[in-house]
Amino acid sequence: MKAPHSEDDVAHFDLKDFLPYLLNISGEVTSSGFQSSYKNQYGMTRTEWRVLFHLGRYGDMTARDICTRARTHKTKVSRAVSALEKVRFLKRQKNLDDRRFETLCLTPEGYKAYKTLCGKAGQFDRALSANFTPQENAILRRCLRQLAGLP
Amino acid sequence: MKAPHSEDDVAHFDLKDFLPYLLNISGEVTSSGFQSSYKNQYGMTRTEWRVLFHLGRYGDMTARDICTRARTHKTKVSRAVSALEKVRFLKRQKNLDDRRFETLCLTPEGYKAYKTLCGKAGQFDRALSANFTPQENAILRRCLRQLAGLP
DNA sequence: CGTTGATAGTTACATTTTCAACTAATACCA
DNA sequence: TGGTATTAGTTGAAAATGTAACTATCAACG
Repeated sequence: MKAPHSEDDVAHFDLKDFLPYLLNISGEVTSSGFQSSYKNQYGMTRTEWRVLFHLGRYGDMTARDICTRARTHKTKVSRAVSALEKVRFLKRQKNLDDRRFETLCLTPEGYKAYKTLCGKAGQFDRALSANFTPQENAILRRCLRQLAGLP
Repeated sequence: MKAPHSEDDVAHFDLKDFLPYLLNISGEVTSSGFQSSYKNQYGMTRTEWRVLFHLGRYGDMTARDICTRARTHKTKVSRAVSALEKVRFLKRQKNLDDRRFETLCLTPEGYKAYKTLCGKAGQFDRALSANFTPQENAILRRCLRQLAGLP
């Protein structure tokens, strides 16, 4: 017979080793650091940034594709797409075979913004990675991808 | 002379290796998984959960201490404290030497909730950690703490 | 066909978070 | 002492997010 929570858990649990907590804080700290790049210059939100980078890096795709690849809810993506469309960073193109889909493609201005931010992102990531050895960097990223359920 | 963004960045940058992105997604995925524990049973938000766990694990402290330790903005903490006070999970105690401070302490009910959630958190973290070797787990946590700016 | 069910995406509403301005108390320092 | 700057914490309005219900389109199957 086991108690619903053992005293051991209370004695041994430590917040500073709890993965969801650590991931959230480190994610928040690093993302806020990078955020100024796109927020100040383009007034973009984090989700808009994600959509822009998916299209810039991986080419045209539907909103649903972005949802799946970025593990992001469709309402967030839907609003980000509308916002990016309003500032003419992307265009929608209805699929004629199946008109539920619309393919999203960056405009030249959208792609230009992507390129600019790409440089900043690369710089930012190199600075973060400089804290760790190549082996640590590899393990870190592999673990994170697995936790996120990414390929 | 260097261009503001080199073509190399555009060619080589990959979203799925970008740390802020990976941290955010993995943080969101794992936290959403654990969230049901405290949300369903106690109707707590993520920030309220954090405050509860700081007090439960590390003992009485001020809101400012929680802000510093959890790298969380004071307005978030302030509102979480009010909410936890309303359901009588904690009490405030004005410091008489410096009356700007108030020390926060869990009530017996608050501590009971902490103990219950502690068990679930321990279980949840063990399940996540089971995906990795002890060495990977150690490296992962050390890297995350450093990125988060935690001791 | 026509009904049922699934899927892509949007919208309305509630909750949360952010940002800036605010109060109250203390520290600093001439 | 008195004025200015800091610090702890709160609050209101705006922005972002989450949840659920919605439209529109297509698929499957009688």
